[in-house]
Amino acid sequence: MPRPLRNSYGNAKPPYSYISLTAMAIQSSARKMLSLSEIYQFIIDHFPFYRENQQRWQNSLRHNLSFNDCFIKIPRRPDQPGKGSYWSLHPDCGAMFENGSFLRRRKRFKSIRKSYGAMGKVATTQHHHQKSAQLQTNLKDVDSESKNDTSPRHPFAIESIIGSTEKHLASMNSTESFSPLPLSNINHTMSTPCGAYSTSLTTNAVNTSSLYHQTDLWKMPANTTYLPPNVNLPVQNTCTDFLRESMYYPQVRPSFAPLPGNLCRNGMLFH
DNA sequence: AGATGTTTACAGTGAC
DNA sequence: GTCACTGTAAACATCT
Repeated sequence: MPRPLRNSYGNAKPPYSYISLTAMAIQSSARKMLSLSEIYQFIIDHFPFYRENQQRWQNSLRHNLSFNDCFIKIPRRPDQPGKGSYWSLHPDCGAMFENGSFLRRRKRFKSIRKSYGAMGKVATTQHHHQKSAQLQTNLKDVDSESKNDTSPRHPFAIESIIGSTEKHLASMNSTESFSPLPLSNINHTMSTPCGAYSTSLTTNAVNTSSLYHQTDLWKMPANTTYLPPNVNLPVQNTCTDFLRESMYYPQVRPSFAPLPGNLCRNGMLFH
């Protein structure tokens, strides 16, 4: 039986960014993906601060979901009616945070495919300038990090976040008290939250089709070959009893359709 | 209509 | 001072 998340913030604003809060919510779910309203509910349930001014922070949260590549959108299946899509975490977004602290990210996560796609666009806004600069950094980082990256790739478990933050705040001599859950390090293999996305990342097709966005998969050539959907990526992860039972593979079964035979109205694939 | 998602803009903050 | 990240607001489009 999962233990409820404990926190000691009361009505004070938690020291977590919306990205961290959203990642916590997603990671705490059994299928590693949540609808927008479920993300809202998780935050409200666990952090009383966010029971106020909901319109304000929910707008910010939606902005973060759309703007940050670490979040990926998964369309609903036709037999799962409801508003909006599901949101999950990009499989490669684990190394975003500095020294495991979730108070501030080390750098903005940028998906490789989107990055390549963005190269052809003219940067006109401040964000675009930032993205272009980040792109150059990321493109340089891709190779070195893939060769020499020993950091956990999925650090978004709640207790991982809170535990890391506890260390961070302790180092800052914070007077805020934490009640972190006990940590236990477990090495295991974890598949990615979004099979469709991760699988596409692991196919040779991506190497030659890096410009394709998730929602553009239907544009891939009909002879594109895909690896089986349950491609497991070896990662180290830290989890507790709270998440252990849900730490493994999501029940999302991706389906790939080289031809647009099962497109949603918005051009996304059913899974 | 209301919820959801995208985009632009800008100010604040911390690290370097 | 610059850069990167974050939070907020707002306009707009799309979907249920």
